[in-house]
Amino acid sequence: METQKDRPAPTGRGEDAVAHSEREQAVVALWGDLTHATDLVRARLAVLLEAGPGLAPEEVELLMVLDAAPEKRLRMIDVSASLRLSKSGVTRLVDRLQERDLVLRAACPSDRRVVYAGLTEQGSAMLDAAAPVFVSGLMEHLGGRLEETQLERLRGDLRRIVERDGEAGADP
Amino acid sequence: METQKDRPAPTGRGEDAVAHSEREQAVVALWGDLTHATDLVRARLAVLLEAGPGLAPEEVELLMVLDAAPEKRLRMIDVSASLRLSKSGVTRLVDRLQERDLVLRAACPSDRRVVYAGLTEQGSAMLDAAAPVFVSGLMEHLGGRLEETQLERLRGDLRRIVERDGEAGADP
DNA sequence: CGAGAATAGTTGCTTCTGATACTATTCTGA
DNA sequence: TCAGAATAGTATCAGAAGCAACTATTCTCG
Repeated sequence: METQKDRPAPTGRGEDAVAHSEREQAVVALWGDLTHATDLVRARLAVLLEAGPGLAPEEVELLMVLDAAPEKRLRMIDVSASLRLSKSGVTRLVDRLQERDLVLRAACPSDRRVVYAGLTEQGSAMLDAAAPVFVSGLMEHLGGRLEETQLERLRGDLRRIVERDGEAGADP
Repeated sequence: METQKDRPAPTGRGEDAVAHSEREQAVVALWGDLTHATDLVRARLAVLLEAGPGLAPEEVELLMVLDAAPEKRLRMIDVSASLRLSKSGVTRLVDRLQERDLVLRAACPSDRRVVYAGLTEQGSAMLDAAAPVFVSGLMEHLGGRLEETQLERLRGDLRRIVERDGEAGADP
């Protein structure tokens, strides 16, 4: 349980070699909390989704983005952007779900470079089973004790962090 | 450059047809923002640390927790808890840095099951070089535009998420 | 038009991770 | 005391990720 990475005990001497100003210390601590929370929630989701629908979180997220897309399908490259996964990562993620007939690949007539990843009937059914687990897992472990206002505030702060940075290619 | 007749229009991250109540939608969106922010900052840190000190973020974090520890050393199992990495993950992380003489292993006299991971001179020097990069990277990409109060609020909210969940074994 | 840049996807390769199994200690309590 | 549970660490193995290289297509503009 979080041995000590907090509080290097600022007893006068500031030669910590690591955290300098108070603000810097706070930001480092914030980073720790951010990753800790994310890791923890993701781990909880993984367990729930594995036990129930037998899917990994990213797999459910793929089904979710496809389901939300215009014609229940997205170009591979857009999946890549949505899930923030490299192009090759998407190729293999889709491979895996395609083998289970949850997702299909389809050619794009107007641009033959493009491959669509689309939701199958079974994928849709699987999503119906998985989404409640996913959502209730989030309610349980993430949204649980947060007030409505805290929640919105938190979102706002996080979006600010994201938006201040432009873009970056995961796979140039 | 627009011959768009067939541009599926990249979806940001669809959470629709899946999330039910408004609160649930908000929580799912929060999860998206949380992972997005974390992914983005981690990627930025990775680039900076790779370019400069030639270390990965977890490697710097290892050096940091060791530096902050009582005698600049920690039991492997405590490293595991601090970095939230599996036991085997820690074994190999320490292996890697030990090969570069940044970290050493030491036996514990009073409990022969225990192995300490400790900071070497070189590890300490490396940390002196890496910590500023790490910290300024965080200031730049994470703490940048956050007000002091926002920052503390954010930390509080994140800690609340973490603390409401008891324990979990990363490696049973 | 047509050469070269840009875009979309896949594949090969390397690296890192967790789960599991195994060894070696230490602790527990009948 | 001593058998069995618990704890610490490592080794092996399979899974998943990213990068770089490659193919195929489309776009740009000279």
